[in-house]
Amino acid sequence: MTAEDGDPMTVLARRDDTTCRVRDVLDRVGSKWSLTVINELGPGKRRFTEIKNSVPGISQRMLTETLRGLERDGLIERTVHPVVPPRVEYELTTLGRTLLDTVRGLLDWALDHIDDIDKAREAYDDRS
Amino acid sequence: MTAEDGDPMTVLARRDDTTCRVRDVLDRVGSKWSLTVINELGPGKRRFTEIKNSVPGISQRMLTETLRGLERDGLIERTVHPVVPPRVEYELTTLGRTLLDTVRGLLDWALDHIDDIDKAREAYDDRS
DNA sequence: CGGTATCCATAGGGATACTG
DNA sequence: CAGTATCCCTATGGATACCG
Repeated sequence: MTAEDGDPMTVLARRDDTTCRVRDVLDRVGSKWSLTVINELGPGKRRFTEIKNSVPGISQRMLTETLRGLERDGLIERTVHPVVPPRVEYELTTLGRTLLDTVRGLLDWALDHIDDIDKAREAYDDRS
Repeated sequence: MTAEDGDPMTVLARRDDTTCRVRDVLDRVGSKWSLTVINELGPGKRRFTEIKNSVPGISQRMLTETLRGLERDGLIERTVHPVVPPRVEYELTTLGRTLLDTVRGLLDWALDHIDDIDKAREAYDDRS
C-alpha cells in the first residue's frame, strides 16, 4: 500500500496538479459538516428537517450549503416532491455510497479515541 | 431531540455530549491540512522543512499550527535536537498511527474519484 | 533551521427575517 | 417544509518581518 521503497513520495505529493485537485476534494469532504451529513444519509433517504434534527448544532444555512456542495460533487441526489407542504429528500448516489465506508471509518476512529485525545490534550495543556 | 424507536440513530446522534466531542475530533482531523500532514508522516520521521516542501501550498504558519494541534491531540510527537542549526523531527505516535489507515483510505478515495467529481461539478454547473 | 509576531483580507458561519 | 436573503462578527489563514 505504501511506497516505502526508500521513496518519500506520497499520494499527495505525486504530482502538483493532482495535489491541488485532491485538496479540492478534501476541502469539500473535510468541510465542517460534510462527513456528518454523508454518514447521516448512510441508512437511506432523509428529508431536510430530519437531517437538520439529527445533526445537532448545524444551522439551516449550513445544512443547505453542505447539501448543495455534496450534490454538486455528485455525492448525493436531491429529489423535490411537488406537494404542499414541500417534501425534499436527499440520498447518497452510487458515488456517495463508495465514500460511506471510509467516512464511517473516520467517524468510528473518532469515537473510539475521544478519550485518548482528551487525555492527551489535558496532558499537553498542563505541561505548558 | 427525540429518540424514537426505529429511528435511524447514527453514531453522531447517539448522545449529545458525545456528539460534540466527536465534532471536536473531526474539526481537528478534518481541518485544512491535518490529513495531509498525517499522511506525510506515514513513512516515518520528517523534519519541519521536509514536511513543508512536500505539502505544496502550506504556509509556515499553518504548518506550525497544524503540527501543534496534532501534537496536542497526541497524534504526533515533536523532538527537538539541541544542535545548531536546530533540527526538529516529527513522527506519528502509536495513537497517530492508528489513524493512518483511515486517513489513507480517505486520500485514496479522493484520488480515485477526482475525475468523477470534476465531471459531476461541470454537469451541475452547466445545468444551473 | 524552525520557528514567533504582526498585520490584514477574506471566507465561514451564526442569527434573524422573509417566502413559495 | 424547505428553503433565500441579509447582516454582521469571528476565525482562518496568507504575507511579511523578525529571532534564538
